[in-house]
Amino acid sequence: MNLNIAFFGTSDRATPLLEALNGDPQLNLKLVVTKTDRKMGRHQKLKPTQVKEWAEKHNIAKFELKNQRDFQKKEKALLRELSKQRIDLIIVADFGFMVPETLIQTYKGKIINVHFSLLPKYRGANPVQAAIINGDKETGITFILMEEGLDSGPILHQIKHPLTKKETTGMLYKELFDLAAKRLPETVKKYANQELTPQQQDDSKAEIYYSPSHPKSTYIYKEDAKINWNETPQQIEQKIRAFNPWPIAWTTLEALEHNEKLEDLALREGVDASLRVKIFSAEVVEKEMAEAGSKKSKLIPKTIQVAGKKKTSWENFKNGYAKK
RNA sequence: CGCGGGGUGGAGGAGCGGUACCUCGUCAGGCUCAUAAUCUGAAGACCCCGGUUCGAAUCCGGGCCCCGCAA
Repeated sequence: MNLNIAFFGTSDRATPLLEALNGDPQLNLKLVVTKTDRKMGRHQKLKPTQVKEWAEKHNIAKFELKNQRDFQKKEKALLRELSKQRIDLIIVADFGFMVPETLIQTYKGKIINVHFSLLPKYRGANPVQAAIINGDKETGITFILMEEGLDSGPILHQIKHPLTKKETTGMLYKELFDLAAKRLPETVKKYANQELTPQQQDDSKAEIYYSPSHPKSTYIYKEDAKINWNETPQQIEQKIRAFNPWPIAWTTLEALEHNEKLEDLALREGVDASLRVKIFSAEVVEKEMAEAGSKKSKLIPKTIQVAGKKKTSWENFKNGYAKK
């Protein structure tokens, strides 16, 4: 058996998958489809995605897309390229684009989507974040066949992964990508040998986590990372982990002052209370209340960063900013 | 050259033309059965190079580094 494979992906964490595909003697990675270079970073420099860099380094043909509209426009060209390369199977992982209909239909049953949740739970673009935000005990990976609906295709293989309630999105993505890379080649080959029977998803159990700021979208937005102090310390802490490494949960200095959810803090005079503060990590602590013997949970930040300053610990931050 | 903020003792911050201050830490000593508690004392700093000035951490020019927005 010898299969020609195309990989659709944009995530910088996708290299383990590329390595796994490329390293299997029965699989020929022939084409990589990814995003065009983007203006990135502090000086708006044009930078290629890591998927593209990897493809160039390994001398594998690449096909670049600027945005969704560009994808529609180039769909025919891509179809030609796919047939020219005699692609048997397409692997899609953390792609960031909706695959156009014609392509899905043309390659029906030949597109495998690597999705980072236990489908039908958390369909959409933010499955990893959603599992952390909801404080789930486990999540995982699902290999599905792509069809028109949003992550709704039949399941080929599913792998569970326990959660420790400590992981950030960045850490969990890495773990899941590594896990996916380990299982991807054999899953692909088994499917090609018809050893796997696709199982329909139970649509009645489907869950989708929508962006609070954009209720029709499953992407994460910067606004979502603004801390809502009406939530419980646990919820806030889960979001802090979910929004790391991007966009990073944030609030303002004035929101920290005399905040019920935190230990009491008064800012020293002269500091600009409107400055933004990023909270990279925090923990929830149960505190005995003075009387009554009741307990109340408090959020204790651990690593924070005031706009324009360096990342620092909560203790150091208090030494500099709190009134004594 | 996308917009903006900043580099002050070991850490985090004030000061923004004229004796360098605060919180934490460190060291010595006191008080303690004892201490991460408390008291007294001490060491230790203005990123680099030029310029303006009687005088610069503070103003100007250049360099290196860090960060927020934006993606």
